Amino acid sequence: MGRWEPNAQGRLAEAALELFLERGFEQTTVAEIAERAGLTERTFFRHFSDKREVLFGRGGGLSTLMTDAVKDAPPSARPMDAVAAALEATAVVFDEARRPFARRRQAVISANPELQERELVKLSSLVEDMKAALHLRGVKDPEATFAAEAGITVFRIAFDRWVEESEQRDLRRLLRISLKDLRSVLATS
Amino acid sequence: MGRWEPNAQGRLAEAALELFLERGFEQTTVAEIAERAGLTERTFFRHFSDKREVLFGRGGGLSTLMTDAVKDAPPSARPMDAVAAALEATAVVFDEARRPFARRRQAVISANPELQERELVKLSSLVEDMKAALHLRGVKDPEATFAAEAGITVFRIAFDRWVEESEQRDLRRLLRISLKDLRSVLATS
DNA sequence: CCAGTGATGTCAGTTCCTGACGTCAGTATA
DNA sequence: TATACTGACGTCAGGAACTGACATCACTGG
Repeated sequence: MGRWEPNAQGRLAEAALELFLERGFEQTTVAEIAERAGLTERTFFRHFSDKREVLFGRGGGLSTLMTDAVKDAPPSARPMDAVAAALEATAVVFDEARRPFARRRQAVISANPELQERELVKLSSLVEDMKAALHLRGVKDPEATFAAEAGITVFRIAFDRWVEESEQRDLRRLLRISLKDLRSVLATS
Repeated sequence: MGRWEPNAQGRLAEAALELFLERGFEQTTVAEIAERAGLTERTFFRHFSDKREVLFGRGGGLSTLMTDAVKDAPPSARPMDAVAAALEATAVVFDEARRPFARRRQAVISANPELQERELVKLSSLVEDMKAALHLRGVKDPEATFAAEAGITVFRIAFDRWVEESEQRDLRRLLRISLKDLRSVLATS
């Protein structure tokens, strides 16, 4: 047995989510989160750069998933095809089992503007990563920029629907529908 | 002559922009901004909800401009045509004379993640307003959502280019090019 | 002339976040 | 085995962003 209980970061994240659901984000102090996790406030800030970040720490994997899919798309694929592949790749992670957790998390975020702010930043950095992946395929700007932007827009809207829908609905399905909707709105008659 | 110097809010905004350019956003305290404007820290927070907001206070007009244009678009206009009209409407405000100010402001924002965060929020609320304006035209979701999202994406990218371009280039022109580019990326072969 | 209003000032307090430093089990190395 | 090193955590002090409560006092309407 080590000197401390294992998985400090996970305990902090779990304690935070619980408290945010119980009394709200602003009504929860970092000291309280740390206390519930059996740690101190200072240690919290060693694991998370700020109070909001405790809800977003796991977000890094999504970027890898998407950029890998872009990289692995066949050379013949046009930019938006590669982006579509990236979207499909995310659907693997967000399966039905994941939904309850996603729902709890989104409930906290939608209840607080500061957290929505941080979510926008995360999505924006997904755009940057996707753009970079497209550049590696030889796609130039502004094509890469718009393809990446369009892709993340589709992801965001499909994901929102996936989280809130009461009926069970595959994320992959929602992604395809959303991409089709976006294309349709932008189609020149 | 009034009891106080007039235009406290404007003095605070100007003092803030100056100081942010001189030493950076983080290296500037609210107390320093207030002092340069001849006021106190407490008064700063009466005019701006937080330190970042001092750079974004003037953003409200843009929303009105866009939503009015959506409202006034001919009934025959399809959703994306109404959005295009909204984009054109913004170009009136950002003329060549406005560019130096916009450039100073963007310089401060691009140098600081916290400020970029706030800018994303402002753009996101523009999306919401545009979406609402489209709903008033009878456009349903998800069409309204995607049209609004696409419109703000185009605005953001065209605006960025307008700010950074060295050559003089009309914002209206850049908006049209960007919309065309987005359409082209999303076109089904 | 006088009560009311509103923009500002003053003061005290909470919370977020940071830097400096101490502690101590586990681990590597001589 | 002795000794130094490392890494995760704790302790303490403090800066800066905000907030609530209350005071001030030129101006304004009656």
